[in-house]
Amino acid sequence: MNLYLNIIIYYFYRLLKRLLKMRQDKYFLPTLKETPNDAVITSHILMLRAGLIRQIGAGIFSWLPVGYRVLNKVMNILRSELNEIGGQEFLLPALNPIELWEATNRVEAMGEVMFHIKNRDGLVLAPTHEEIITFHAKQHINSYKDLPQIWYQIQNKFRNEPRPKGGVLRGRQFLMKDSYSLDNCWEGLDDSYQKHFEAYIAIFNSCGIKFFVVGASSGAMGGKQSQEFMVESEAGEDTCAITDSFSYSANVEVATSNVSPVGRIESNDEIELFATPKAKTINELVEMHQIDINRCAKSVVYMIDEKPVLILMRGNDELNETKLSSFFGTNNYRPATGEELIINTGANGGSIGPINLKIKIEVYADMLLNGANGMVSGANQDGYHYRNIDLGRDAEIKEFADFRTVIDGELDVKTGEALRVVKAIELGHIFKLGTKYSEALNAEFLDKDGKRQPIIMGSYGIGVERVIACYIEQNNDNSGIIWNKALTPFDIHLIELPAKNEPKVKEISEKLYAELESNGFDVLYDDRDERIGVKFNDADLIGLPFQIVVGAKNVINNQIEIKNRRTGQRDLIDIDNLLKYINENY
RNA sequence: CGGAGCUUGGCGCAGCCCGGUAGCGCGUCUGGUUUGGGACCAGAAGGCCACAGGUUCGAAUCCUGUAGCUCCGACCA
Repeated sequence: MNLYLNIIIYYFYRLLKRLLKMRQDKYFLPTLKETPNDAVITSHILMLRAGLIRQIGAGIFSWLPVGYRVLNKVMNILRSELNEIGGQEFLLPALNPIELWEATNRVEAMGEVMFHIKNRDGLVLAPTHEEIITFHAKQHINSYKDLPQIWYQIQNKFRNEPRPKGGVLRGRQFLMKDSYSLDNCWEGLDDSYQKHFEAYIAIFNSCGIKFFVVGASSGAMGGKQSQEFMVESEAGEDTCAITDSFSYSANVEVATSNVSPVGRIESNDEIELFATPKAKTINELVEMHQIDINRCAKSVVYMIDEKPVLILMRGNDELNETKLSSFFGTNNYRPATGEELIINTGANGGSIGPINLKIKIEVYADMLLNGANGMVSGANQDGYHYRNIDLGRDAEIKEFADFRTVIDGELDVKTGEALRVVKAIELGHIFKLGTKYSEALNAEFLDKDGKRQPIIMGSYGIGVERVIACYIEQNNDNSGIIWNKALTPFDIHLIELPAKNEPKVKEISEKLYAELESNGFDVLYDDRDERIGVKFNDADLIGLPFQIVVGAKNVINNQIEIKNRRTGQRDLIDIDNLLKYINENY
């Protein structure tokens, strides 16, 4: 009997303690009436104003209690979906021995991005965790029977970004959910990759974020396949080409569109030199000499691994450096300097072309120019151009490839839908790594035939803070944030209006607070001694799904008002119907 | 790393050009009046004007340097 009593007292005490906690009078929730001077983008402004975060330095943030509650919600969604695909959660150290990074050559590859510890040689702050994961795999994965594995963690990453921006969108310290798949065959990798693909879709859907997936350039990470989960936003740093139905979506780094090749014209006259003394740009050339812009080929000289290469493009097209980089398989590229132009071609910018080059440098051309004739291009002699060029006949083109950047309004190759070129925030990235790290660190297993094989790996990341920033970018109005059930820091904002002459207001508020909490709702109870304007504006700014307003006007009729933050709708209901109402409408 | 701007009580800003050791709004504290959409009255606390050096009788203000922050660009597994 005594025991039961103790248990009852214990739970009562626990509930009481909990009820004391989320009273706004003492809850640390500093809201700002004015827009902080440093914030530019909506999500950053609202996160500061609604008391989610505070900035410590460029790209360094503290998460305040309300913000941390949201962060925890996101992390729990991540955990739940990753556990669903068999993920096992780790916590790996941010402090890493540099040897591991030297083994994979990434000290150099990361360069300035990696933080180095100054007063302790040999330690760095990890910007990602492929090395550590591979280290553990090497230690303990010995047999094909140990595979597959999916290992993940949610942990702080450190990157010395040259330019942090957009608040939490690009930080120097940030939370990342990073997972890694370990497989004993390539089909296994495909499977692990697909599992992550589906988990990511489930995660972003659960969070209520509108997103799209693009194929991405695998860059210098040495992988096979890679996709990015993107959110359209003016604050984004990536540029993507998408159709409205998302039937097509790609990073402009790889995007293509339905543009007809330049093709051939009937007359096929001999190549002819002509003077163009004042035409320095394609537009001037077109204007001064009445040339069809589609018949102009512009030449761009790049130094690829310090070797000059001439790229021929349609006059009005723009070269895409990422396509260039992946075509040549190097990150070491740059436009040639003015001096290098003269040395290699014999002319200054504006008069360069594929024919009559001073030094025989390699010439590549965009696919659209394949087979074209009747073209105009620089003559590698200042102030002169050639006309009637037949690229097949007159120029030596080593290879035709896709080098151009797609333009807003062009059509999708497959569906013919119009492409929009939009800015986007990268929320997640999934990546088939292959064996780059397992080979470098000798993480091998014995296959069925007893042969040593490198583990086949994938890596998968989600920027946790970005999830919140993206959500807010998509869910706000002039008054503040609009939370959904999945991410909201509290379910209900219980607002007790000032009422000196009506003790029932306080009484009912307390009663509802206890009742809602004991029914499993997280309640933020605004028991502050503030004017209603302050309370309502703060509530809208913080943006919990429901505001329950307890005021003298209505409690005397045993009623309260409920405001739906998203729709703005207010309902007057009987106090006794509150739980029913919430359960039906939440 | 290139370009632009900023740094003055907790927050948002004025003062700087034309030197004379700081002011406004919000917030905070005390008392009072108010209370269904950021109240009002009275009083108060709080700043060596980013830092260092220089010019000057005297510097928030002029000059030089440094740092931090923001934006644009470059960069971004």
